[in-house]
Amino acid sequence: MNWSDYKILLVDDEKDILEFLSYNLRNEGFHIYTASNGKEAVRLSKEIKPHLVLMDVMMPEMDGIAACEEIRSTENLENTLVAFLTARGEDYSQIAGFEAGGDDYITKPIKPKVLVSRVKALLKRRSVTIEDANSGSVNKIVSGELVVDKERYLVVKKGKDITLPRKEFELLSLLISKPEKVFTREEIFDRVWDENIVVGDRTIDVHIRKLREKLGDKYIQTVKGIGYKYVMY
Amino acid sequence: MNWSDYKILLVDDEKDILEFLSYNLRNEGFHIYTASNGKEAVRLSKEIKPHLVLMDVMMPEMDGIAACEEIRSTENLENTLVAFLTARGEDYSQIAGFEAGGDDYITKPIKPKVLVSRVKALLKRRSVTIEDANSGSVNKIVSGELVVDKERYLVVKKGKDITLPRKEFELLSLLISKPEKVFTREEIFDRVWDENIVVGDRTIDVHIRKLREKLGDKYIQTVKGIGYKYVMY
DNA sequence: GGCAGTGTAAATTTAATGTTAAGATAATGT
DNA sequence: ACATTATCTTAACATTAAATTTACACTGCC
Repeated sequence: MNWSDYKILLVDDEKDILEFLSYNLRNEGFHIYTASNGKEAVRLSKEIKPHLVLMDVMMPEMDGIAACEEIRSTENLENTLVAFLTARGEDYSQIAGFEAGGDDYITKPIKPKVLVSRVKALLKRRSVTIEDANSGSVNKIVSGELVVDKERYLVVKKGKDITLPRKEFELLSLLISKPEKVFTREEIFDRVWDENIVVGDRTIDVHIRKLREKLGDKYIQTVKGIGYKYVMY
Repeated sequence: MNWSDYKILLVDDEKDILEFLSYNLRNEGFHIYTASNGKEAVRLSKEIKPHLVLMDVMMPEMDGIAACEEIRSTENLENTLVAFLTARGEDYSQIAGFEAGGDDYITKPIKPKVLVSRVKALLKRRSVTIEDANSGSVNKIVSGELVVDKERYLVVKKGKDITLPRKEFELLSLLISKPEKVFTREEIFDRVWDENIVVGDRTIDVHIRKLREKLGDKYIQTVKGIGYKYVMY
Protein backbone atom coordinates (compact mmCIF):
# COMPACT_ATOMS: atom_id res chain seq x y z
CA MET A 1 0.00 0.00 0.00
CA ASN A 2 1.16 3.43 -0.83
CA TRP A 3 0.31 5.68 2.08
CA SER A 4 1.82 8.65 0.34
CA ASP A 5 -1.50 9.11 -1.45
CA TYR A 6 -2.92 10.35 1.82
CA LYS A 7 -2.81 13.87 3.24
CA ILE A 8 -3.11 14.29 7.00
CA LEU A 9 -3.59 17.57 8.80
CA LEU A 10 -2.32 17.62 12.39
CA VAL A 11 -3.73 20.21 14.76
CA ASP A 12 -2.36 20.88 18.25
CA ASP A 13 -1.29 23.96 20.13
CA GLU A 14 1.74 22.24 21.64
CA LYS A 15 4.67 22.34 19.30
CA ASP A 16 6.27 19.24 20.81
CA ILE A 17 3.26 17.12 20.10
CA LEU A 18 3.00 18.37 16.55
CA GLU A 19 6.58 17.39 15.97
CA PHE A 20 6.18 14.02 17.58
CA LEU A 21 3.15 13.19 15.48
CA SER A 22 4.63 14.59 12.29
CA TYR A 23 7.80 12.64 12.66
CA ASN A 24 6.10 9.32 13.22
CA LEU A 25 3.55 9.71 10.48
CA ARG A 26 6.01 11.07 7.92
CA ASN A 27 8.08 7.96 8.52
CA GLU A 28 5.17 5.94 7.18
CA GLY A 29 5.03 8.02 4.06
CA PHE A 30 2.00 10.19 4.76
CA HIS A 31 1.86 13.76 3.56
CA ILE A 32 1.69 15.81 6.74
CA TYR A 33 0.44 19.36 7.23
CA THR A 34 0.18 21.12 10.57
CA ALA A 35 -1.84 23.83 12.26
CA SER A 36 -1.73 25.14 15.81
CA ASN A 37 -5.34 26.18 16.37
CA GLY A 38 -8.85 25.53 15.14
CA LYS A 39 -9.12 28.57 12.92
CA GLU A 40 -5.96 27.72 11.08
CA ALA A 41 -7.12 24.11 10.81
CA VAL A 42 -10.33 25.10 9.08
CA ARG A 43 -8.53 27.45 6.69
CA LEU A 44 -5.92 24.85 5.80
CA SER A 45 -8.50 22.09 5.40
CA LYS A 46 -10.32 24.11 2.77
CA GLU A 47 -7.07 24.69 0.99
CA ILE A 48 -5.47 21.28 0.96
CA LYS A 49 -8.50 18.98 1.44
CA PRO A 50 -6.77 16.46 3.68
CA HIS A 51 -8.10 12.94 3.97
CA LEU A 52 -7.77 12.98 7.73
CA VAL A 53 -7.67 15.75 10.32
CA LEU A 54 -6.08 14.66 13.60
CA MET A 55 -6.92 17.28 16.14
CA ASP A 56 -6.58 18.07 19.82
CA VAL A 57 -9.89 18.76 21.52
CA MET A 58 -8.75 21.67 23.66
CA MET A 59 -7.08 24.48 21.81
CA PRO A 60 -6.98 28.27 21.81
CA GLU A 61 -8.70 30.16 19.01
CA MET A 62 -11.66 27.89 18.42
CA ASP A 63 -11.50 24.44 19.98
CA GLY A 64 -11.38 21.16 18.15
CA ILE A 65 -15.08 20.47 18.41
CA ALA A 66 -16.07 23.76 16.83
CA ALA A 67 -13.47 23.28 14.13
CA CYS A 68 -14.78 19.81 13.41
CA GLU A 69 -18.31 21.10 13.08
CA GLU A 70 -17.17 23.74 10.65
CA ILE A 71 -15.21 21.28 8.57
CA ARG A 72 -18.17 18.91 8.48
CA SER A 73 -20.47 21.60 7.20
CA THR A 74 -18.10 22.79 4.50
CA GLU A 75 -18.83 21.71 0.97
CA ASN A 76 -16.24 19.31 -0.43
CA LEU A 77 -15.06 18.43 3.06
CA GLU A 78 -18.02 16.32 4.24
CA ASN A 79 -16.06 13.18 3.69
CA THR A 80 -12.98 14.31 5.54
CA LEU A 81 -12.21 12.04 8.46
CA VAL A 82 -11.81 13.79 11.78
CA ALA A 83 -10.17 12.12 14.75
CA PHE A 84 -9.76 13.74 18.15
CA LEU A 85 -6.79 13.61 20.43
CA THR A 86 -7.86 13.67 24.06
CA ALA A 87 -6.04 13.44 27.33
CA ARG A 88 -6.62 10.10 29.01
CA GLY A 89 -9.46 10.24 31.50
CA GLU A 90 -11.17 13.15 29.79
CA ASP A 91 -14.16 10.99 29.37
CA TYR A 92 -16.59 13.72 28.65
CA SER A 93 -14.66 15.25 25.86
CA GLN A 94 -14.64 11.95 24.09
CA ILE A 95 -18.36 12.00 23.93
CA ALA A 96 -18.47 15.64 23.03
CA GLY A 97 -16.03 14.94 20.24
CA PHE A 98 -18.15 12.18 18.85
CA GLU A 99 -21.21 14.32 19.05
CA ALA A 100 -19.51 16.80 16.80
CA GLY A 101 -19.15 13.97 14.32
CA GLY A 102 -15.63 12.78 15.05
CA ASP A 103 -14.80 9.42 13.52
CA ASP A 104 -12.47 8.27 16.26
CA TYR A 105 -10.81 9.45 19.42
CA ILE A 106 -7.25 8.73 20.35
CA THR A 107 -5.98 9.21 23.88
CA LYS A 108 -2.69 10.91 24.64
CA PRO A 109 -0.07 9.89 25.46
CA ILE A 110 0.12 7.36 22.67
CA LYS A 111 2.87 5.10 21.46
CA PRO A 112 4.05 5.71 17.91
CA LYS A 113 3.17 2.17 16.84
CA VAL A 114 -0.35 2.44 18.15
CA LEU A 115 -0.82 5.86 16.65
CA VAL A 116 0.26 4.68 13.24
CA SER A 117 -1.99 1.63 13.29
CA ARG A 118 -5.01 3.64 14.42
CA VAL A 119 -4.42 6.16 11.68
CA LYS A 120 -4.05 3.45 9.07
CA ALA A 121 -7.23 1.75 10.26
CA LEU A 122 -9.07 5.04 9.90
CA LEU A 123 -7.77 5.71 6.43
CA LYS A 124 -8.88 2.28 5.33
CA ARG A 125 -12.38 3.70 5.45
CA ARG A 126 -11.65 6.20 2.74
CA SER A 127 -10.62 5.64 -0.80
CA VAL A 128 -8.77 8.35 -2.66
CA THR A 129 -10.66 9.76 -5.61
CA ILE A 130 -8.88 11.46 -8.43
CA GLU A 131 -10.91 13.92 -10.42
CA ASP A 132 -10.51 14.88 -14.00
CA ALA A 133 -8.95 18.32 -14.34
CA ASN A 134 -11.53 19.46 -16.88
CA SER A 135 -14.81 17.72 -16.21
CA GLY A 136 -14.40 17.50 -12.46
CA SER A 137 -15.93 14.06 -12.41
CA VAL A 138 -14.30 11.18 -10.61
CA ASN A 139 -11.79 9.47 -12.77
CA LYS A 140 -10.12 6.99 -10.56
CA ILE A 141 -10.70 5.48 -7.16
CA VAL A 142 -7.56 4.30 -5.42
CA SER A 143 -8.03 1.97 -2.50
CA GLY A 144 -5.09 -0.08 -1.38
CA GLU A 145 -4.06 -2.60 -3.97
CA LEU A 146 -6.96 -1.75 -6.24
CA VAL A 147 -7.48 1.15 -8.58
CA VAL A 148 -10.82 1.56 -10.26
CA ASP A 149 -10.12 3.45 -13.44
CA LYS A 150 -13.40 4.76 -14.78
CA GLU A 151 -11.83 6.31 -17.80
CA ARG A 152 -10.32 3.11 -19.11
CA TYR A 153 -13.17 1.13 -17.55
CA LEU A 154 -11.01 -1.40 -15.83
CA VAL A 155 -9.51 -2.29 -12.49
CA VAL A 156 -5.81 -2.30 -11.77
CA LYS A 157 -4.64 -4.76 -9.12
CA LYS A 158 -1.01 -4.35 -8.15
CA GLY A 159 -0.19 -2.96 -11.59
CA LYS A 160 -2.13 -5.63 -13.47
CA ASP A 161 -5.09 -4.66 -15.60
CA ILE A 162 -8.30 -6.59 -15.04
CA THR A 163 -11.24 -5.88 -17.29
CA LEU A 164 -14.70 -6.30 -15.88
CA PRO A 165 -18.09 -6.41 -17.56
CA ARG A 166 -20.45 -3.56 -16.81
CA LYS A 167 -22.48 -4.89 -13.90
CA GLU A 168 -19.43 -6.18 -12.11
CA PHE A 169 -17.59 -2.93 -12.66
CA GLU A 170 -20.45 -0.85 -11.34
CA LEU A 171 -20.98 -3.11 -8.37
CA LEU A 172 -17.32 -2.86 -7.43
CA SER A 173 -17.30 0.90 -7.96
CA LEU A 174 -20.19 1.25 -5.56
CA LEU A 175 -18.66 -0.89 -2.84
CA ILE A 176 -15.24 0.68 -3.15
CA SER A 177 -16.62 4.21 -2.95
CA LYS A 178 -16.99 3.70 0.80
CA PRO A 179 -14.64 1.05 2.07
CA GLU A 180 -15.91 -0.78 5.17
CA LYS A 181 -19.44 0.46 4.69
CA VAL A 182 -21.97 -2.34 4.51
CA PHE A 183 -24.21 -1.93 1.48
CA THR A 184 -27.52 -3.71 1.87
CA ARG A 185 -28.84 -5.79 -0.99
CA GLU A 186 -31.57 -3.23 -1.38
CA GLU A 187 -29.09 -0.39 -1.66
CA ILE A 188 -27.12 -2.32 -4.24
CA PHE A 189 -30.20 -3.00 -6.33
CA ASP A 190 -31.21 0.64 -6.16
CA ARG A 191 -27.87 1.93 -7.26
CA VAL A 192 -26.61 -0.64 -9.74
CA TRP A 193 -29.87 -1.65 -11.44
CA ASP A 194 -32.35 0.60 -13.21
CA GLU A 195 -35.62 1.23 -11.50
CA ASN A 196 -38.53 -1.09 -12.25
CA ILE A 197 -36.10 -3.82 -13.14
CA VAL A 198 -36.61 -6.74 -10.83
CA VAL A 199 -34.11 -9.51 -10.69
CA GLY A 200 -33.94 -12.63 -8.62
CA ASP A 201 -32.35 -13.08 -5.27
CA ARG A 202 -29.27 -14.89 -6.44
CA THR A 203 -28.25 -12.37 -9.08
CA ILE A 204 -26.17 -10.21 -6.79
CA ASP A 205 -24.48 -13.28 -5.34
CA VAL A 206 -23.38 -14.43 -8.74
CA HIS A 207 -21.87 -11.06 -9.58
CA ILE A 208 -20.12 -10.97 -6.24
CA ARG A 209 -18.76 -14.40 -6.92
CA LYS A 210 -17.39 -13.36 -10.31
CA LEU A 211 -15.72 -10.35 -8.73
CA ARG A 212 -14.16 -12.54 -6.07
CA GLU A 213 -12.98 -14.92 -8.75
CA LYS A 214 -11.25 -12.17 -10.65
CA LEU A 215 -9.91 -10.06 -7.79
CA GLY A 216 -9.47 -12.55 -4.98
CA ASP A 217 -11.79 -13.43 -2.12
CA LYS A 218 -10.56 -11.06 0.54
CA TYR A 219 -11.69 -7.76 -0.91
CA ILE A 220 -15.42 -8.31 -0.63
CA GLN A 221 -16.87 -9.51 2.65
CA THR A 222 -20.32 -10.85 3.35
CA VAL A 223 -22.34 -9.54 6.27
CA LYS A 224 -24.99 -12.18 6.58
CA GLY A 225 -28.52 -10.89 6.69
CA ILE A 226 -27.40 -7.39 5.71
CA GLY A 227 -25.22 -7.17 2.62
CA TYR A 228 -21.66 -6.81 1.44
CA LYS A 229 -18.73 -4.54 2.09
CA TYR A 230 -15.41 -3.81 0.46
CA VAL A 231 -12.29 -3.85 2.58
CA MET A 232 -8.94 -2.42 1.65
CA TYR A 233 -5.78 -4.45 1.29
CA MET B 1 -20.62 18.02 37.11
CA ASN B 2 -23.03 20.51 38.60
CA TRP B 3 -26.03 18.63 39.94
CA SER B 4 -27.96 21.79 40.71
CA ASP B 5 -28.76 22.03 37.03
CA TYR B 6 -31.10 19.07 37.47
CA LYS B 7 -34.72 19.16 38.62
CA ILE B 8 -36.16 16.04 40.21
CA LEU B 9 -39.81 15.46 41.00
CA LEU B 10 -40.47 13.04 43.85
CA VAL B 11 -43.85 11.36 44.03
CA ASP B 12 -45.03 9.27 46.97
CA ASP B 13 -48.11 9.20 49.11
CA GLU B 14 -46.16 8.67 52.30
CA LYS B 15 -44.94 11.93 53.70
CA ASP B 16 -42.04 10.33 55.57
CA ILE B 17 -40.61 8.89 52.42
CA LEU B 18 -40.92 12.17 50.56
CA GLU B 19 -39.00 13.88 53.31
CA PHE B 20 -36.35 11.22 53.45
CA LEU B 21 -35.77 11.34 49.73
CA SER B 22 -35.88 15.12 49.53
CA TYR B 23 -33.39 15.55 52.30
CA ASN B 24 -30.83 13.22 50.78
CA LEU B 25 -31.11 14.49 47.26
CA ARG B 26 -31.13 18.18 48.26
CA ASN B 27 -27.88 17.51 50.06
CA GLU B 28 -26.34 16.68 46.72
CA GLY B 29 -27.53 19.94 45.24
CA PHE B 30 -30.48 18.74 43.17
CA HIS B 31 -33.55 20.89 42.81
CA ILE B 32 -36.32 18.87 44.39
CA TYR B 33 -40.07 19.12 43.88
CA THR B 34 -42.65 16.85 45.46
CA ALA B 35 -46.11 15.50 44.77
CA SER B 36 -48.21 13.03 46.73
CA ASN B 37 -50.22 11.38 43.96
CA GLY B 38 -50.17 10.66 40.28
CA LYS B 39 -52.50 13.45 39.25
CA GLU B 40 -50.44 16.05 40.99
CA ALA B 41 -47.29 14.53 39.51
CA VAL B 42 -48.54 14.91 35.98
CA ARG B 43 -49.66 18.48 36.57
CA LEU B 44 -46.36 19.46 38.15
CA SER B 45 -44.33 17.72 35.46
CA LYS B 46 -45.96 19.80 32.79
CA GLU B 47 -45.24 22.91 34.78
CA ILE B 48 -41.66 22.43 35.82
CA LYS B 49 -40.40 19.91 33.23
CA PRO B 50 -38.20 17.93 35.58
CA HIS B 51 -35.29 15.92 34.27
CA LEU B 52 -36.27 12.96 36.39
CA VAL B 53 -39.49 11.80 38.04
CA LEU B 54 -38.94 9.42 40.91
CA MET B 55 -42.27 7.84 41.64
CA ASP B 56 -43.88 5.21 43.82
CA VAL B 57 -45.77 2.60 41.85
CA MET B 58 -48.78 2.28 44.15
CA MET B 59 -50.52 5.52 44.97
CA PRO B 60 -54.03 6.88 45.40
CA GLU B 61 -55.49 9.13 42.73
CA MET B 62 -53.93 7.55 39.67
CA ASP B 63 -51.10 5.16 40.26
CA GLY B 64 -47.52 5.54 39.14
CA ILE B 65 -47.91 3.49 36.01
CA ALA B 66 -50.79 5.56 34.70
CA ALA B 67 -48.96 8.76 35.59
CA CYS B 68 -45.87 7.54 33.77
CA GLU B 69 -47.87 6.74 30.68
CA GLU B 70 -49.42 10.17 30.71
CA ILE B 71 -46.07 11.89 31.13
CA ARG B 72 -44.61 9.82 28.31
CA SER B 73 -47.36 10.82 25.97
CA THR B 74 -47.12 14.51 26.77
CA GLU B 75 -45.38 16.71 24.28
CA ASN B 76 -42.06 18.03 25.55
CA LEU B 77 -41.95 15.38 28.23
CA GLU B 78 -41.26 12.29 26.10
CA ASN B 79 -37.64 12.32 27.13
CA THR B 80 -38.26 12.85 30.82
CA LEU B 81 -36.69 10.07 32.81
CA VAL B 82 -39.10 8.14 34.99
CA ALA B 83 -37.89 5.81 37.71
CA PHE B 84 -40.21 3.71 39.82
CA LEU B 85 -39.92 3.07 43.50
CA THR B 86 -41.18 -0.36 44.41
CA ALA B 87 -41.38 -2.18 47.66
CA ARG B 88 -38.94 -5.04 47.80
CA GLY B 89 -40.63 -8.23 46.80
CA GLU B 90 -43.56 -6.48 45.23
CA ASP B 91 -44.85 -8.21 42.18
CA TYR B 92 -42.86 -6.81 39.33
CA SER B 93 -45.10 -8.43 36.82
CA GLN B 94 -47.60 -5.60 36.81
CA ILE B 95 -44.92 -3.12 35.93
CA ALA B 96 -43.52 -5.35 33.26
CA GLY B 97 -46.92 -6.30 31.98
CA PHE B 98 -48.15 -2.76 31.58
CA GLU B 99 -45.00 -1.76 29.80
CA ALA B 100 -45.07 1.46 31.68
CA GLY B 101 -41.76 2.33 30.11
CA GLY B 102 -39.92 3.25 33.28
CA ASP B 103 -36.25 4.00 32.90
CA ASP B 104 -35.28 2.33 36.12
CA TYR B 105 -36.77 0.49 39.06
CA ILE B 106 -35.54 1.26 42.55
CA THR B 107 -36.56 -0.92 45.46
CA LYS B 108 -37.47 0.47 48.84
CA PRO B 109 -36.10 0.60 51.41
CA ILE B 110 -32.96 2.10 49.97
CA LYS B 111 -29.87 3.51 51.58
CA PRO B 112 -29.23 7.21 50.93
CA LYS B 113 -25.87 6.52 49.33
CA VAL B 114 -27.27 3.97 46.94
CA LEU B 115 -30.20 6.17 46.07
CA VAL B 116 -27.97 9.10 45.25
CA SER B 117 -25.68 7.07 43.08
CA ARG B 118 -28.57 5.50 41.20
CA VAL B 119 -30.06 8.92 40.54
CA LYS B 120 -26.75 10.33 39.39
CA ALA B 121 -26.19 7.38 37.15
CA LEU B 122 -29.56 7.89 35.57
CA LEU B 123 -28.99 11.55 34.89
CA LYS B 124 -25.43 11.25 33.74
CA ARG B 125 -25.62 8.32 31.48
CA ARG B 126 -27.05 9.09 28.15
CA SER B 127 -25.80 7.78 24.89
CA VAL B 128 -25.17 10.16 22.06
CA THR B 129 -26.63 9.35 18.69
CA ILE B 130 -25.01 10.67 15.58
CA GLU B 131 -27.08 11.05 12.47
CA ASP B 132 -25.92 10.89 8.95
CA ALA B 133 -25.76 14.32 7.36
CA ASN B 134 -27.50 13.11 4.21
CA SER B 135 -29.95 10.40 5.10
CA GLY B 136 -30.77 11.69 8.58
CA SER B 137 -30.86 8.18 9.94
CA VAL B 138 -28.91 7.16 12.99
CA ASN B 139 -25.38 6.31 12.10
CA LYS B 140 -23.64 5.73 15.35
CA ILE B 141 -24.46 5.45 19.00
CA VAL B 142 -21.67 6.45 21.33
CA SER B 143 -21.92 5.30 24.92
CA GLY B 144 -18.81 5.36 27.03
CA GLU B 145 -16.37 2.74 25.86
CA LEU B 146 -18.69 1.39 23.21
CA VAL B 147 -19.62 2.76 19.84
CA VAL B 148 -22.32 1.07 17.82
CA ASP B 149 -21.48 1.80 14.21
CA LYS B 150 -24.51 1.03 12.09
CA GLU B 151 -22.82 1.92 8.85
CA ARG B 152 -20.04 -0.58 9.27
CA TYR B 153 -22.37 -2.87 11.22
CA LEU B 154 -20.01 -3.47 14.07
CA VAL B 155 -19.25 -2.39 17.61
CA VAL B 156 -16.08 -0.55 18.59
CA LYS B 157 -14.83 -1.17 22.11
CA LYS B 158 -11.96 1.09 23.09
CA GLY B 159 -10.77 1.36 19.51
CA LYS B 160 -11.19 -2.34 18.75
CA ASP B 161 -13.68 -3.58 16.19
CA ILE B 162 -16.06 -6.35 17.22
CA THR B 163 -18.40 -7.80 14.62
CA LEU B 164 -21.75 -9.12 15.70
CA PRO B 165 -24.38 -11.16 13.88
CA ARG B 166 -27.67 -9.47 13.14
CA LYS B 167 -29.82 -10.39 16.11
CA GLU B 168 -27.04 -9.64 18.57
CA PHE B 169 -26.32 -6.33 16.89
CA GLU B 170 -29.96 -5.30 16.97
CA LEU B 171 -30.40 -6.38 20.55
CA LEU B 172 -27.39 -4.37 21.65
CA SER B 173 -28.52 -1.37 19.62
CA LEU B 174 -31.84 -1.43 21.41
CA LEU B 175 -30.39 -1.71 24.90
CA ILE B 176 -27.71 0.90 24.32
CA SER B 177 -30.18 3.42 22.96
CA LYS B 178 -31.28 4.04 26.55
CA PRO B 179 -28.58 3.21 29.05
CA GLU B 180 -29.94 2.22 32.46
CA LYS B 181 -33.41 1.66 31.07
CA VAL B 182 -34.70 -1.77 31.86
CA PHE B 183 -36.15 -3.40 28.77
CA THR B 184 -38.68 -6.08 29.54
CA ARG B 185 -38.46 -9.36 27.69
CA GLU B 186 -41.72 -8.46 26.03
CA GLU B 187 -40.36 -5.13 24.84
CA ILE B 188 -37.28 -6.80 23.47
CA PHE B 189 -39.33 -9.35 21.56
CA ASP B 190 -41.51 -6.63 20.14
CA ARG B 191 -38.64 -4.54 18.91
CA VAL B 192 -36.03 -7.04 17.79
CA TRP B 193 -38.26 -9.78 16.37
CA ASP B 194 -40.83 -9.47 13.61
CA GLU B 195 -44.45 -9.68 14.61
CA ASN B 196 -46.11 -13.07 14.54
CA ILE B 197 -42.76 -14.71 15.12
CA VAL B 198 -42.84 -16.57 18.38
CA VAL B 199 -39.68 -17.88 19.90
CA GLY B 200 -38.97 -19.75 23.06
CA ASP B 201 -38.13 -18.38 26.47
CA ARG B 202 -34.43 -19.05 26.41
CA THR B 203 -33.74 -17.40 23.08
CA ILE B 204 -33.12 -13.94 24.48
CA ASP B 205 -30.91 -15.35 27.21
CA VAL B 206 -28.70 -17.05 24.69
CA HIS B 207 -28.26 -13.88 22.67
CA ILE B 208 -27.52 -11.93 25.82
CA ARG B 209 -24.94 -14.50 26.75
CA LYS B 210 -23.23 -14.21 23.38
CA LEU B 211 -23.11 -10.46 23.72
CA ARG B 212 -21.61 -10.74 27.19
CA GLU B 213 -19.07 -13.19 25.84
CA LYS B 214 -17.97 -10.80 23.11
CA LEU B 215 -18.14 -7.48 24.94
CA GLY B 216 -17.56 -8.43 28.56
CA ASP B 217 -20.05 -9.16 31.30
CA LYS B 218 -20.37 -5.74 32.84
CA TYR B 219 -22.23 -3.94 30.08
CA ILE B 220 -25.48 -5.89 30.23
CA GLN B 221 -27.17 -6.43 33.57
CA THR B 222 -30.03 -8.72 34.43
CA VAL B 223 -32.98 -7.33 36.36
CA LYS B 224 -34.61 -10.45 37.62
CA GLY B 225 -38.28 -10.73 36.93
CA ILE B 226 -38.23 -7.81 34.49
CA GLY B 227 -35.57 -7.90 31.87
CA TYR B 228 -32.17 -6.50 30.96
CA LYS B 229 -30.45 -3.15 30.86
CA TYR B 230 -27.30 -1.73 29.40
CA VAL B 231 -25.01 0.27 31.66
CA MET B 232 -22.30 2.61 30.50
CA TYR B 233 -18.61 2.22 31.24
C1' DG C 1 -36.86 -28.15 49.68
C1' DG C 2 -39.28 -26.50 45.95
C1' DC C 3 -40.55 -23.13 43.05
C1' DA C 4 -39.50 -19.31 39.56
C1' DG C 5 -36.44 -17.16 36.93
C1' DT C 6 -32.20 -17.16 34.66
C1' DG C 7 -27.48 -19.11 32.87
C1' DT C 8 -25.19 -22.09 29.69
C1' DA C 9 -23.28 -25.78 26.49
C1' DA C 10 -24.45 -28.49 22.91
C1' DA C 11 -27.61 -30.18 19.46
C1' DT C 12 -30.70 -28.95 16.06
C1' DT C 13 -33.15 -26.24 12.77
C1' DT C 14 -33.58 -22.47 9.76
C1' DA C 15 -32.36 -18.87 6.78
C1' DA C 16 -29.04 -16.78 3.97
C1' DT C 17 -25.59 -17.12 0.88
C1' DG C 18 -22.27 -19.84 -2.25
C1' DT C 19 -21.81 -22.33 -6.42
C1' DT C 20 -22.31 -24.37 -10.87
C1' DA C 21 -24.20 -24.82 -15.11
C1' DA C 22 -27.66 -23.91 -18.25
C1' DG C 23 -30.73 -20.66 -20.48
C1' DA C 24 -32.01 -15.82 -21.77
C1' DT C 25 -30.73 -11.43 -23.26
C1' DA C 26 -28.18 -7.80 -25.17
C1' DA C 27 -24.33 -6.23 -27.75
C1' DT C 28 -21.47 -6.67 -31.59
C1' DG C 29 -19.66 -8.20 -36.04
C1' DT C 30 -20.47 -9.53 -40.71
C1' DA D 1 -30.98 -9.13 -40.80
C1' DC D 2 -28.66 -12.84 -39.05
C1' DA D 3 -24.98 -15.07 -36.59
C1' DT D 4 -21.86 -14.77 -32.99
C1' DT D 5 -20.35 -13.75 -28.74
C1' DA D 6 -20.13 -11.89 -24.23
C1' DT D 7 -22.87 -10.80 -20.47
C1' DC D 8 -26.56 -11.30 -17.46
C1' DT D 9 -30.01 -13.93 -15.14
C1' DT D 10 -32.16 -18.02 -13.40
C1' DA D 11 -32.62 -22.42 -11.37
C1' DA D 12 -31.25 -26.14 -8.59
C1' DC D 13 -28.62 -27.70 -5.15
C1' DA D 14 -24.68 -27.36 -1.61
C1' DT D 15 -22.78 -25.08 2.08
C1' DT D 16 -22.41 -22.31 5.96
C1' DA D 17 -23.43 -19.08 9.58
C1' DA D 18 -26.77 -17.82 12.55
C1' DA D 19 -30.82 -18.52 15.24
C1' DT D 20 -33.35 -21.40 18.07
C1' DT D 21 -34.37 -25.20 20.99
C1' DT D 22 -33.18 -28.58 24.26
C1' DA D 23 -31.85 -30.14 28.50
C1' DC D 24 -30.11 -29.34 32.55
C1' DA D 25 -27.44 -26.39 36.12
C1' DC D 26 -27.63 -22.66 39.03
C1' DT D 27 -29.32 -18.99 42.22
C1' DG D 28 -32.09 -16.61 45.38
C1' DC D 29 -36.32 -16.63 47.81
C1' DC D 30 -40.55 -17.97 50.63
